[in-house]
Amino acid sequence: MERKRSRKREAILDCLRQTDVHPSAEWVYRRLKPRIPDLSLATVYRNLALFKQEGLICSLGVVQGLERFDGDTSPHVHFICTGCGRILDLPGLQLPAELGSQAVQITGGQVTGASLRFHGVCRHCATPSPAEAAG
Amino acid sequence: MERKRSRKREAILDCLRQTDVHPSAEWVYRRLKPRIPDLSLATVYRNLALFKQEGLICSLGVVQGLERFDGDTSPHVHFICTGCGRILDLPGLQLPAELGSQAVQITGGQVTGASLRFHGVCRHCATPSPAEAAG
DNA sequence: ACGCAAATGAGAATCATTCCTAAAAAGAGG
DNA sequence: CCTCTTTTTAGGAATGATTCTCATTTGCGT
Repeated sequence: MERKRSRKREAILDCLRQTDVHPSAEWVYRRLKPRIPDLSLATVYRNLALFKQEGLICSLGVVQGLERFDGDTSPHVHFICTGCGRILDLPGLQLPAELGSQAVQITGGQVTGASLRFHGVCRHCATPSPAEAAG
Repeated sequence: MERKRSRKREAILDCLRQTDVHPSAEWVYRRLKPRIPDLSLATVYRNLALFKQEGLICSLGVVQGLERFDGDTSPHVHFICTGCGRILDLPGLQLPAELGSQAVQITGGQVTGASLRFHGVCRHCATPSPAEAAG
């Protein structure tokens, strides 16, 4: 059961690590397709699932119907725009460690991670575009 | 565009408010079906979407392929078991208010809500069942 | 009771994701 | 470079949760 390093597999991981848009599988596929014409969407899905399982990336859950991924596995807070679905990093914000230990006590099980996210309308969606303002 | 109060619609909302399992649409359907034999799954989906939009309930996102809902809209923290998909409330835990105001500053947009969730393995899944232990 | 707007049932349609399988590529060894 | 074995992939079919459609029913003001 050794892992092989295929060109496509590495391209998918690199793609995720080189962007900050927290993309969906489809986004990764569309970005790589021009450079790798015989790439299959199934391969993207397959490898994203694999990376997630290995902890190389993490899933941010389903936003507007599409599962979104993050190549940055360090703990950080996200902001999710309910208008356009953009996901922004909120670096610098830190979750108090005591919350985690309290969670452990309450559940009596094992806590493996936490996720804090804010929802709202991003700058881009809050500002009406010229076209909309004119309409 | 008036809202009417149908028996089924109210049953769906009551169902959500009377349970703490943070159910999926299917779960609500199966629970109500015996009492309301001509209930349609589409009606459950339709009304859940409506309640969510009106702020009467909130969505906890997709867990193991199913969207999960919460009839308790007061802000509270959740624990999600990666084993069985159970969602538990962690009452008492409070998110520092300063985090929210920091988020507003960073994004420059409007923040309408926050969600904090812990992931892990619940007591039930952490303890092997007799059957599994014997196998 | 009457009439209209809103709500529903049942099944079809949608669409992201997963599965299947024959073919291609990667690595080990000579 | 060639062969052998194992892993990976393409691509299209299958899956399954959710949404849509539209004919029918229900709720409610008059």
